[in-house]
Amino acid sequence: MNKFQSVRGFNDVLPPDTALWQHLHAVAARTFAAYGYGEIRLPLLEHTALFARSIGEVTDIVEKEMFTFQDREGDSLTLRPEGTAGCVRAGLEHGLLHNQQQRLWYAGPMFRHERPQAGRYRQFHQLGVEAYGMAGPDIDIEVIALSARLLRALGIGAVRLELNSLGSAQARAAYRAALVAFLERHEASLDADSRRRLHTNPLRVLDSKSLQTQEILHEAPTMADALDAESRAHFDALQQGLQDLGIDYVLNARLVRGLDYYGRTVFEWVTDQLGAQGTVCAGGRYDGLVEMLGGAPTPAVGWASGLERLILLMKAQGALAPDAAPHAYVCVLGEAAVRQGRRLAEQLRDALPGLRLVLNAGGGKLAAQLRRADRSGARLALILGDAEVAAGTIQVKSLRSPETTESQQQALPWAELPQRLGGLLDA
RNA sequence: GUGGACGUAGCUCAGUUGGUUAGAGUCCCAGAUUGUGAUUCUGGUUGUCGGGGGUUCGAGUCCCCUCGUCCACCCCA
Repeated sequence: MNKFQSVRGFNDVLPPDTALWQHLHAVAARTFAAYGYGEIRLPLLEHTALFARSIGEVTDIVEKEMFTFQDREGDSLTLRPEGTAGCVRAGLEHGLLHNQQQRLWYAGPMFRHERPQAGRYRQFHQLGVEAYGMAGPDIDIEVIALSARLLRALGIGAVRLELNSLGSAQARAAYRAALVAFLERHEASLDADSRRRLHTNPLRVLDSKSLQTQEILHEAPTMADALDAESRAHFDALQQGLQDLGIDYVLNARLVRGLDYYGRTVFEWVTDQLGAQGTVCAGGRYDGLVEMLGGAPTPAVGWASGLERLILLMKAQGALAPDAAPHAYVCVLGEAAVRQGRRLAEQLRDALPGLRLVLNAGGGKLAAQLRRADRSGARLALILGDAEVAAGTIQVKSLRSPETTESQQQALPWAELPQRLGGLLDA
């Protein structure tokens, strides 16, 4: 075993998988562009107070999951546990949110000190969108439609959209009080976690997994009944819009987000193919956050998606990345062929942008080189020996089929190589 | 943070109530094949048995600690 190992929960991504990650990023960038969202790149490190203020002082993330440390000047800094806080901070800092609309997206690593599990790591990656300055339900519909299109473009199925409205801040406060009053009457029968949350984050009791607690909750006041008229209308219009677009959803009155800044619309894309970590994309409206961080009151909606979970789902559902195997593999035999092959390979790469060409290195007999060529996934082997160098030709041999014989091999003058290989690029 | 399962070759795994020098398959390398990939055959490389400590004449095997992975809780994307 290695003397050194990676930090717990911080993972490497290796070549077969990196192709899938690149595919994911490419599809996402295309999808965001299709809705006019611009990419924003944000630092990984922020002042600790930003997260404490925006996510909520008493949330689990802030209380026990952040990578927080003091820098050399004694400032308390934190590796970002999510993207929204930094996005709002940057928007305010650069005047992006000053009385205007913005459509932004970001992608990158986030950090939370949780116990690792499949689909949950200490460094994980999210991509997300944030839309600012639009108060109506049409932008909620847009970001959800965008998420639906992204999942579809990635070939991901078997996910369901769950939807809820948390209402206005006032309505939520009133509901919260009613819920606490109800739960206190049943406090003795609640599970231990729910009793603790009753006084810290009572809305989270709603999605407790304790059967007994769920039993009690049947009688509890519901958020839907507590919705204020304006939020009700907003929520109705949102549902109408989703129906117009043919986006299926299920209402989930128990859906509560773990970050304090959400209000009104909240939603999650959920799968049951990833065990306990089934949320693949989640978000909602956070109209109060910009003001809380010192800006003018600014409506905002957004969501974030966990890339590791998307990758896991894509693999589980047999999604394939575009073929990244080389088009051709150059076998070289002898000193003169090695030198000539090197020159030819560079010339071909000049002539054919997009060509994936591997040049054999480290020697080996022809049989060994052909075996490497075959394992590389290349479609053609280009064989160059002293005889070919003298004649100014190269042997072109088809790979990837055991019954191929020498008859499917031809000598080609060097000058005709670009044309021959060019045919592979189109296919 | 809590509870549980598991860590033996690059990969998948076997290894008896504790007993010689730790195995198989695969992969990789070489040869049979004079310059042509599959299959087959032959030979070869690969391990601090996750790490540390203890019990014992003797530990991959038993005990303790520790690190890691996975599952559930918790949390969340």
